[in-house]
Amino acid sequence: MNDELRSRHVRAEKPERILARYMADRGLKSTRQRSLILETFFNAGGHLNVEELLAKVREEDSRVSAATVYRTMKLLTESGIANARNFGDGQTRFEIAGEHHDHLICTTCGRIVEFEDEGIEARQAEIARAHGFTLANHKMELYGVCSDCAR
Amino acid sequence: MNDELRSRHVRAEKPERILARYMADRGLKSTRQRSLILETFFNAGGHLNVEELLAKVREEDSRVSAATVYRTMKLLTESGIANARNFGDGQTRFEIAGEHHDHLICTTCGRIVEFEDEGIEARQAEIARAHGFTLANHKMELYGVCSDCAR
DNA sequence: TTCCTTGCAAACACTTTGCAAGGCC
DNA sequence: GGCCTTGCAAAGTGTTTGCAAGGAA
Repeated sequence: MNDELRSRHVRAEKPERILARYMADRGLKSTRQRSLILETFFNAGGHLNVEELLAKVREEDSRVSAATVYRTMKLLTESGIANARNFGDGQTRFEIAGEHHDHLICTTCGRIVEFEDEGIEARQAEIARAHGFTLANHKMELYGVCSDCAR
Repeated sequence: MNDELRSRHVRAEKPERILARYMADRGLKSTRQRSLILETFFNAGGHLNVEELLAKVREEDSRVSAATVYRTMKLLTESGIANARNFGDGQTRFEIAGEHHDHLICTTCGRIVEFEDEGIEARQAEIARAHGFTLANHKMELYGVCSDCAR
């Protein structure tokens, strides 16, 4: 038994390999920019919008354009490596697929706390089944005021 | 005991009255357009984006502008009569506040099924409390393929 | 009569796309 | 070398805002 089996969501392959195969399958190419964006995204642990991701990417290579970040994140989303999310602020944020978790968001300071609850996930699956749906994924966000802001 | 107590979420006042008081409190005025938009929104049962709402409003008064619909929905949201939601399609949808429910969305045909689950709601409250949050509201969306599309 | 509201069009913010130059295989 | 990818700038979304004319109180 290897280490990867310990995580709740087993990741069979490294993202670089998933992306490489995805691209190879359709004649797409691996480039410096794409690798840099992928690496930057993972190093940050996801949860970035394009503006933030672009800023970090430009610390390494200041000539990368926003269009390339948009195009690359679209690629990562299509290949199943990232998920696009959007909270209410009009910007798309990306998270690492397979590390899905739900969010508790402070409406005062904007702090985001991540959590997972197996009980809820199980119930979601039941609900979907009861309505004849084959569940693919879900989003859950709880909005409230955190303890710091409540003072 | 009156009829209103039968619904799970008690609505203390009619939306028109809430809006009237909200506007009166800050010197805003009741207009033909605002009343029409409010009425159209409720008749449709919420779940509309601006484009759809505008189309319905224009069936009654073709001279109403999109800007007015945006401004009015902002008013309804601020006054607590409506909630803004956004699913992944880049457009804001509005729902009737107090009729909150969660959604099951077919990723193939776009069908939206509403549901409510007390078990999940209770668990959400516990999770928020465990993290020191005072929960105000939540969003939950389950994405999958409905039985019709699965065929 | 006083402000608030409206419709229009221009402005906006985020994202996508067309194109010519550059780069991977 | 062929074709994909890039950066740039322009075009597209959905939404917001400034302004002069119109309307509620």
